[in-house]
Amino acid sequence: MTEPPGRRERKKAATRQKIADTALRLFLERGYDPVGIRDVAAEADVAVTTVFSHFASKEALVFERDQEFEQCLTRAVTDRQPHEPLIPALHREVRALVRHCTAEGSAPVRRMIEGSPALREYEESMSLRHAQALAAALAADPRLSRSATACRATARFAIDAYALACRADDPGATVDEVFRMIEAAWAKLVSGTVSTKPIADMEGFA
Amino acid sequence: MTEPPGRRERKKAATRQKIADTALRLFLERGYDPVGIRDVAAEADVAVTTVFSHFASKEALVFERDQEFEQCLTRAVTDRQPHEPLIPALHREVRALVRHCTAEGSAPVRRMIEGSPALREYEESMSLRHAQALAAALAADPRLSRSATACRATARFAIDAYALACRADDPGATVDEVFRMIEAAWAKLVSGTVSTKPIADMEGFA
DNA sequence: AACGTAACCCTAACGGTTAGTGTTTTGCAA
DNA sequence: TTGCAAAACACTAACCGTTAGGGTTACGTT
Repeated sequence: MTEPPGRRERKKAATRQKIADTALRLFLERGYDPVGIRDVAAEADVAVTTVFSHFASKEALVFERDQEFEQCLTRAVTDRQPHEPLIPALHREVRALVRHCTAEGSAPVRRMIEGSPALREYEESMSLRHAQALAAALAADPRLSRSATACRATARFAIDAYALACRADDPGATVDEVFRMIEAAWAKLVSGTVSTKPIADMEGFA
Repeated sequence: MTEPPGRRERKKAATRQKIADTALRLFLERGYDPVGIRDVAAEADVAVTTVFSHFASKEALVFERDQEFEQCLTRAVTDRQPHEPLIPALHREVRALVRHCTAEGSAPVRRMIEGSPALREYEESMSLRHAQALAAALAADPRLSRSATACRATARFAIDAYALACRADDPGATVDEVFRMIEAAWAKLVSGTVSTKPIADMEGFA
């Protein structure tokens, strides 16, 4: 899966990584705003246009693992055990993602993000995409019979839990507390008032 | 409250309004991206720097009523009847705000927002601020005894309800459905299990 | 070996945003 | 009324992220 399929793609990946590493290093050394794209390109020894062929924007240089994050989240739903209820699986994955984000080495990066309005804004818009992807995964799961609205709301709530926990004093406790709320919200709609599909529901029969 | 307190402030407000009106008109006529700040300034007969002295960014020209929105939200919490429960009051206000946003004349504006990534991103970052203001209002209410985490989560959930409903096919039904979930989530924590700080300590939330 | 193309480079520009500086208008008091 | 400080505004020039245009190199394939 992560094997070298060819020199060209390996070189491309190497260039991308070099740019990302260089950018993060410069950002942490001198701050996000003071470092320009032209600085990053020069230090990584590539052209400015090359930077933008690998990353959609300056902010994207900081959130390099964006897609990975989204995949973790959706896979936690689609790849869970056949009869495992949704919320605990989601809870576990979000807890893991929060731990990863609040780990030892991540502190300076978080501080940098919180210190830059542009980065905070970008992170918010990423959250929206993640919530949409998660909502799609929920809506596509045949084991769940909730309305599209319930899926979208739950997806957003889960992302909220992640965002709140990343900034909280006690990330672990925050995730747990918010997911207790999400559990209640999700359970609320289990037996009716769903004006659409009346299909069976495996929830709680694990 | 909205009376003329002086000529200077009236003129300033007039300039601001003229800029906002001109901008919105041009955006709707020719589209958001094709119209530049220099176009807006020229058409409103002011200097570019004047535009930016009234509005923090090009996107802010579209969301002129930002602060009003936030005040409506927080006031729905702080100014509700002495013994009225929180969630119904919040529910009612969000429903009203959604109606306002999905009203007849607002359709072209919404279409414009959805059509521009920059505007969507900006709207998301506004949501973050609104959620923080609402969370602060919840945490400051002596009638509620929930943890800071519960307040922050509930605030985000309410904003989620608004955002989802604005884009939904049936805005009214969406608000009601999501608030049924929020009610359950809020009730869940009513009688204890608050392992951390009781009420105070909202530092860092302007 | 030869070809198509992906990755890369360079230059120049566009558009949002800001700094610096100067001018007019307004509110307030002497 | 007059004088003055501050606010509001104007103008120029620039900064910086981002993209278009047009070329060059190096890889994969045949």
